[in-house]
Amino acid sequence: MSVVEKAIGLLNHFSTARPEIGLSEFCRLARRDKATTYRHLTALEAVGLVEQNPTTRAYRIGPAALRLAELREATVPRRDGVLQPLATLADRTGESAHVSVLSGSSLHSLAVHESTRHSTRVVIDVAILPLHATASGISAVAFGAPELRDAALANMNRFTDFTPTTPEALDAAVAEARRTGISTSDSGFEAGVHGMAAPIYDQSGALAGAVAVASVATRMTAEQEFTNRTALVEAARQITRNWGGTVPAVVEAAWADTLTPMPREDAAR
Amino acid sequence: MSVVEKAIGLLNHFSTARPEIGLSEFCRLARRDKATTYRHLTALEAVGLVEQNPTTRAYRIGPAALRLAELREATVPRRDGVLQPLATLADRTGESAHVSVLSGSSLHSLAVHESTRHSTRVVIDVAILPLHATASGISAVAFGAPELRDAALANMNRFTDFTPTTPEALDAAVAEARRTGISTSDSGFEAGVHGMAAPIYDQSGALAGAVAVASVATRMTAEQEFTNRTALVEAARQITRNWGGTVPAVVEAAWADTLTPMPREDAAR
DNA sequence: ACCAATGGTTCATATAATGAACCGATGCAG
DNA sequence: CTGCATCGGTTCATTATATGAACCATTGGT
Repeated sequence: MSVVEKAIGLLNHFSTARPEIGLSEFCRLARRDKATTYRHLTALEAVGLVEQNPTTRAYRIGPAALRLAELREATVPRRDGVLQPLATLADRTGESAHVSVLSGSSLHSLAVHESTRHSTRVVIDVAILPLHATASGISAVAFGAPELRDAALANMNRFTDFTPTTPEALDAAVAEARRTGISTSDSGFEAGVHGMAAPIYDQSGALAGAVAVASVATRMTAEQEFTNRTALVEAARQITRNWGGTVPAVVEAAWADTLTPMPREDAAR
Repeated sequence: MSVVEKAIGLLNHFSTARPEIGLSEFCRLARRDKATTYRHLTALEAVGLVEQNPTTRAYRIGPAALRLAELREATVPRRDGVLQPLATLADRTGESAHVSVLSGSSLHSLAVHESTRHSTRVVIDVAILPLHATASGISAVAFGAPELRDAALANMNRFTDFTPTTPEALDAAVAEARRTGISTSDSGFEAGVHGMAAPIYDQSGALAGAVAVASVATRMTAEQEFTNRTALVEAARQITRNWGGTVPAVVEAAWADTLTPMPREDAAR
C-alpha cells in the first residue's frame, strides 16, 4: 500500500458521527504511530483536504473537498438525478434509502436519505461497500461485469455470522438476485440490518451502481418486503432514466415476474 | 514536498474546462515522468479520488470527492451560506463573483457565480489563490492574521507586469484595503482582469475568507467600481451572517466611510 | 507499412517514509 | 503544588519505498 493510499485512507475515519478527530485518536484508529500520522495529516492539510479546528486542534475535512465535489458533478453529474427518487423511496418504504456508484470494482456511497417514520432506523455511514456482504454489492456482482465476482471473491471479510464467505454462498445470493432482479442481504454486513437493492444503469449501457433500502431486520415482514421491492424497482427505473440509461430487458423481465407472481397480464410495457 | 502532496496535487490540474486528463497529458502538466504519475494516479484511483473513463482511459475526479464534500458540509456548513449572496452579487454587478475560504495560510476557491449580462466575462478556475496577486489575497493579508503577510512575502511570483513583487507594493495595496475595507487588484494575476474583494468572517471571529468580483478591466468605470463596492459590502455582510460571524467594527467603519464619502449622516447604524 | 502518439511496466538506484524516543504544555487528583 | 497521564508536535538513525530511464504493446493517422 502506497503512502498516498495510507494518507488518504485517514479520511475514511471521518463520519457524520465522528466529524472531528484529534491526532492521538487518529493514531489509535489508523493503528499507526504519531509521527507518521502527523506527517500524513499535515500533508493533507497542505492540500486542503483536512484542516484543524483552531480551538481544539482536532482535524476535520477541509475546503478542498468542496471544490473536488463540484468538479466531479461537473464532469459526471450523478447526484442531481438521484436525490428525488431517493427521497421518494425512503418515504414509500419508511426505511433508509441509499445509492452507490460503481468505480472500477468498488462501490462508493453516493447519497443517503433516511426516513423519519420510525424512531429506529439504519444509519449508513460507510464510504466503500463490500461487494459480497451488502445487497448493493450483490447487485453489482449479479448485474455487472464478470470481474466484479473476482473482486468480491478476493476480499471476503467476515463481518457477522451471516456474512457469505464462500464462493458458493456468494453465487447463491447472486443467482437469487438475477432471478428476481432484486438482491438481498440479511445481516451480512451489520447484524440486525436487512438490505435489498436493485441495479441502476447509465448512458454507457453498463451497470452504474445500485439503489438500496436498509431496514431494521426485526421490522421485515412479507408485506414490507413487497413494498420495498415495488418501491426499489420504481426508484431504479427513475434513476436509470435520469442518468440517461436503460434497464436491460432481462432485468425488467425479472422484476415483472416477481412483482406480479400469479397473473402476468400487465407484465408487458 | 511529500508524495502525498505531489499525488493529490495532480487533482489541481482538473478544472471545468479540462475535466478529464490522460496519462501523458498529466505528465506534461505535472512535469513528472510517466511511471511516477501513473503510480500516483492508481493510488488516487484506489481511494476513489479519481476514476478512469472506461472508454477513453482518461482520468477524472472520482466518487470519493462527493462523500468528502458531504462530510465537510455536515461538519462545517459553508457553501449553503454563500450561494444566494453570490448570485445576488453577480446579478447586481453584472460580473463574475466568487468566494474563497482561508485554510491555514492559503486561500481556497469555494464557489463561483458568473453573470450572464455580458458576453465576455472572467472565468475563475483556480484552486488556490496567490495572496499577493489577487484582490481576495490582499483582503486576507489586510484583515487576517499577521502571518499571512509573511506567507504572501514568501511566495511573490510575478504573474503579469503589474503583479506586486516587492514588500512595498504589497503593503501599499494592503494599506489601501484597510483604509477602504475593499481590496483591489488590477491585472495582478491575470492580464485584463480587474478584481475587487471584501473580507468575510465566520463564527470563530477570525477572518474566514473573501468575497470578490472579477471584471474585464476595460469595462471598469468609476460608476461600475462604486456598484461593485456597494454590492461587495452587502454580500460580505450576508455571507458573514450566514456563517455565524460578525464583521469587525473597524471594517464596518471603513466600508461606511467610502460608501458615503461626503456626508456621513447615516454612517452610524 | 510506417511513424508518432498513447497507456502501462520493469528494475537498479537513491530518496523519502518510518517509528521509538523525546519535548513541552495542559489538565486533573491527591 | 506535586506527580501522573495525556495531549500535539519533533528528532534522527534505519529502512522501506518512491523514482525515472528504458522498455512493451496498442492505437490511430498518413
